[in-house]
Amino acid sequence: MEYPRPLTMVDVVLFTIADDTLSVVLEKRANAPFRGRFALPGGYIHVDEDEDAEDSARRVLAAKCGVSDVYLEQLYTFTGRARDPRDWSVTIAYCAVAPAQRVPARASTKIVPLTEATGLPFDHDRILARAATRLRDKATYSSLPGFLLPETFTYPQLQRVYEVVTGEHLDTSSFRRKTLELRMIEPVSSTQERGARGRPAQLYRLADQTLRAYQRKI
Amino acid sequence: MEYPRPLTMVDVVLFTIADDTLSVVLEKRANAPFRGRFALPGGYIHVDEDEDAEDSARRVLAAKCGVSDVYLEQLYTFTGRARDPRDWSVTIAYCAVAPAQRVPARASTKIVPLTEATGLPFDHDRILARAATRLRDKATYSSLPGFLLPETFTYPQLQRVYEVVTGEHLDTSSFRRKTLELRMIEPVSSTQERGARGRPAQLYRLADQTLRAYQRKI
DNA sequence: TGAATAGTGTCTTTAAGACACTATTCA
DNA sequence: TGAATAGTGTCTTAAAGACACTATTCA
Repeated sequence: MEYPRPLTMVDVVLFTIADDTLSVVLEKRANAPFRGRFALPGGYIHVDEDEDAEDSARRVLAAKCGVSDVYLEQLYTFTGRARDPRDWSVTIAYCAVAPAQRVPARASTKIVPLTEATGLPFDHDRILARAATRLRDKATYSSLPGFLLPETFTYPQLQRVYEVVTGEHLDTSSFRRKTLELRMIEPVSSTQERGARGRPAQLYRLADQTLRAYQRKI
Repeated sequence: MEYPRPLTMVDVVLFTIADDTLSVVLEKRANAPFRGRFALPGGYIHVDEDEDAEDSARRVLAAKCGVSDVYLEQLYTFTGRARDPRDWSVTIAYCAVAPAQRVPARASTKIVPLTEATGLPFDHDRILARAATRLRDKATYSSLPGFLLPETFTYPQLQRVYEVVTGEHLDTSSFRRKTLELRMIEPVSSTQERGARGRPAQLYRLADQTLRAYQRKI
């Protein structure tokens, strides 16, 4: 026996760092409901062209934000009768992370500081809050914030990104010790940054395109 | 513009401990596909009666396993064209944890050791694997395994549950120190277990019906 | 040389692990 | 009293934090 099927969508929380501030990409809605309002980029699952929902999320990210090949992980699935005025709905939310350079400027999108992304339509405030918690949480035990940086970066840049995401000051020495222990980054051979004031820094890249995380024991 | 909607379901991985072994509840499928085979308990979302998908999961758990008021958390959403022969499908998987006493014996269900729950239909092996990873992971930094025990329990029982879930031997002294630090349990006033050999143990209960977890810092 | 930023060494503090010890019950 | 199980104290080891120090560049 079959049942009426709920609306099924994906929504993406795309984080980036703009002006040293943790920010999120919003999209101006082209359709009802909430036409003209800014919301999380999202869209229907296209069963004819998407192999799975992660495919849908990547398609949405490419179509609506011009962003591809970024770190993407499933966040949570938000469901219920009340969250969308059209119908009982399911949205599979994804969390994406990209360096600002990879997010093109577009008329239909804007990059806003996380703290200013409130009052969004649907339950997007809740989705965003959960995504922010996930990101901050993973910043304390994984390499996730590293995906906010371009291909190569310096240690001070990496540390700064962790500080921006967690909102806390980190000690240089301890930070290096722990990232070394995780082996999350590797030096890019014999390349240094030049031209700035002070001693030029060694460049690094992420050791892995997947996440590195600590294990904790009870 | 609307798109054809995928099939939308929930599946539940219900963990329990039977004979000192981490086990999972399977249900004999009453309908096609895979009629007669054992699989994870699951079912369609009923948009007319369920407020949200967690509601659906609790309804499924009550209807198919006779289990209610248990710890339940969303695990992951499995999607795609290939995972169900009927259609492009979405299943929101939940992870549930209950003491064996609360899982009634039924003709249509069976409790099997986790290690023997393989070769399940659909992608249920994958779902189960992810659930097991989640449970074992949370056993290292949260009170989750505590929900495998009845209302009140002793310290040795609690430690045993953690050992069964993680598969590792734990030191009594360290275990007590850490659970104290988390403040996850509290003594039940002036009640002791009696009758067994040896010194009777103090009874405890979980301090909280929600999860308690450590924070680690990078 | 000194301002600026990068990077290291080391002492202190805190948490984890190991393990021997004491405590309370029953037969 | 001794077997059995519950529960504690304490020494050792490892990880985290704090912070002063050295290093390399440019003007």
